[in-house]
Amino acid sequence: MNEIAPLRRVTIIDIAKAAGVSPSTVSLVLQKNERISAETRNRVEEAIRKLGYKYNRSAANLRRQTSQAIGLIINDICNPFFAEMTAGVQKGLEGTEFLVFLVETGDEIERQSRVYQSLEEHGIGGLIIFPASQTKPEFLERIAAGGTPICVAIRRPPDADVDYVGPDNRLAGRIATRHLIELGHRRIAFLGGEAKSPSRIDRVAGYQEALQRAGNAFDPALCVESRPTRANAISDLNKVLDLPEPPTAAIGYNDNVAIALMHGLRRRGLEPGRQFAIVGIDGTSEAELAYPALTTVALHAHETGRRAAELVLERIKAPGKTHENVILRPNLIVRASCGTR
Amino acid sequence: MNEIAPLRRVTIIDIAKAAGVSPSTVSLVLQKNERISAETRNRVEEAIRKLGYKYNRSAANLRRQTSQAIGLIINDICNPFFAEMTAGVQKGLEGTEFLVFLVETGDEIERQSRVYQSLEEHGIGGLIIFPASQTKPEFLERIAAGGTPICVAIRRPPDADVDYVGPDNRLAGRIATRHLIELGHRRIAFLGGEAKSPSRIDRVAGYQEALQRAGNAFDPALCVESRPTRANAISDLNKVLDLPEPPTAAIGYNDNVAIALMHGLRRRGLEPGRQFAIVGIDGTSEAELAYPALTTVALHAHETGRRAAELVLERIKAPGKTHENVILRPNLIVRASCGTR
DNA sequence: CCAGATGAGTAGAACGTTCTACTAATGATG
DNA sequence: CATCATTAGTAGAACGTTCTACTCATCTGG
Repeated sequence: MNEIAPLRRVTIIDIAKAAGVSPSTVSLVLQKNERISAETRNRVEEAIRKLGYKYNRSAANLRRQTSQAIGLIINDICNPFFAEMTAGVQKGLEGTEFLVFLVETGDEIERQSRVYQSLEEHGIGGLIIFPASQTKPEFLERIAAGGTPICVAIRRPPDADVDYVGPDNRLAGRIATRHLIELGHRRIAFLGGEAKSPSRIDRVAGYQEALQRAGNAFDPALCVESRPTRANAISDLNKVLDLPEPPTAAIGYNDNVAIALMHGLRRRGLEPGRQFAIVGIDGTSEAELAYPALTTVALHAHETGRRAAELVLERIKAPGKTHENVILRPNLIVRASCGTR
Repeated sequence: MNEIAPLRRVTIIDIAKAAGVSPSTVSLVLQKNERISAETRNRVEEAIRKLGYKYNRSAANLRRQTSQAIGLIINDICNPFFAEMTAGVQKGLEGTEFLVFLVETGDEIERQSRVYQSLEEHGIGGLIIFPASQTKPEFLERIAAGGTPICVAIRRPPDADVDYVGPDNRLAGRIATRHLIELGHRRIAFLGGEAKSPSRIDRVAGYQEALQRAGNAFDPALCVESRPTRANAISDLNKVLDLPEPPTAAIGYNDNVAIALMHGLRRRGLEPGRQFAIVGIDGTSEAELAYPALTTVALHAHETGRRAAELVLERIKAPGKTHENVILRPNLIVRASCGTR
């Protein structure tokens, strides 16, 4: 109640004095070392409570040459996929003493090195990174070589030897396509995403694969690339709808694109889910709010974050262990955007 | 290229040796102190580059009794409003050496004290907090009294004397209501949000105010409260639609509720934007993706974060300055959910 | 009764900075 | 030429922990 704010921070030494022991003993108590008798432990804990002691983790970190902070580098927190992944990271860290330093790159590589530098200065015990677009594998490997436990997420560096967790994009493409084929569609477009983006390459590969398996020819005219913005999605859609033989269904590169496609359809007087089928890829909760509710392939953003956190934690414990490669299996969430049958 | 990873971290002392100066001098160079001659400065900077020195901010923080980390306590990062606010905080911190420790409370008060404790242990130079539901003003005041620069966001503590930035909820309610009145609606519902939530109280007050100014009677039956979930929104809607004299328009407590209301309308065979008008409150980007695109009152989440960061930064510089109270003026974004006229 | 093992705790040097109070050298002033 | 400023840099004690290598007791077995 009426505690007086101490002028000087209360330290382990104050506790030691109050409890009549040495600072070393207090430290051992804090670490729950069992070498200390129950009696002394109680005395120390009593003093801790009484003096309102607060553990100074940065002093400990300095001494131990570690840090109980995890750096989390992502593209953009406003993107629901990354927001969910971030929540997953927090979940994976729950119950530990780790806290996350969140930084955004805006997918700019120079900004990425700046923020990484800043993380290093602040001191991090581990790093989870969604690498910005043109990130060189060496950048990631140098971090790992420098001794920082690192886990790369979502964007697989071509062959950097680091822990990784991400989705099976090819399978995601296949699942989306197969679903549409099973619904009876023959002309299926794949819209949005940049041609050079590895995840798009994989998704498109899966799309082609599913087409092929169904004995369905791949038509390059139905596969159009663009930066995944709303406006681009709509113009991509118009492109394929103006074809002599237009598609009856489309896969959006991601949920955002897919939702924009539904808007674009309506502008052309086509009702999504009735006259045209749309499926997205991502599976963030925004897909559920769309109208019609978006059928999508879930990439498990939350789980990705959770696993990434676990991998980093494991590597902090055992820096020498062999690198893990966690590929999350996507799965289809059927809602209303391909019709209800 | 072929740098050898140093076994021991390279410190200010190594630099001092390499440059033939004292550690103090190196420190002064790092701080850009002008007492050091250009010549020595160059020698030191040369050595820094050569040895690949990395500044250890936690050692500095320990010595200086500060921290260059800002704690950011929010409810849930997956909520687009908080995601945008978080991005705003990052924006406000840009160009400084501060990094943000992001933590979520899930709106649980015990979790809030746990994470705050953890932030304290890790060491923070300032705190931005969206207080969990039942937070007592004393909790916030105690933090401020403890010397931590704090800025409260969105949820105004009844009368805690701390920096604050948040929206004018009453005005938001008034704006939404006035818009509907101007469109000719007379029976307007206010749906969702918990009765005891201060922001709902204010929004409803604004709603009543606008009604009154228009000479329009307030009908308690049209104002229904519930936890702002999708399912609740829909059942709230059904409640008012089943009234003998049903409304022709509704204000959702927030965008999420409003979007759910549109789904609910369609289940009743009513087309939002044509047979019934909906307006939301929040103005996050998800409102734009909804169909029909949601007319909403923007509460400026990004700006809130940015201003909060600025306030904290200012208070770090001048701990004694008088507390600021920044109230952001909401504004209407007209889209399609109230019809296009 | 002694050697050694075990138990409970401590001294004190780190960790990498910063910062106050110094010093030594040079320059200006009367 | 003594005195005082100014300039450019330094010594060394902090900051709050941790952890290795001790020190005493007390216990155990032969």
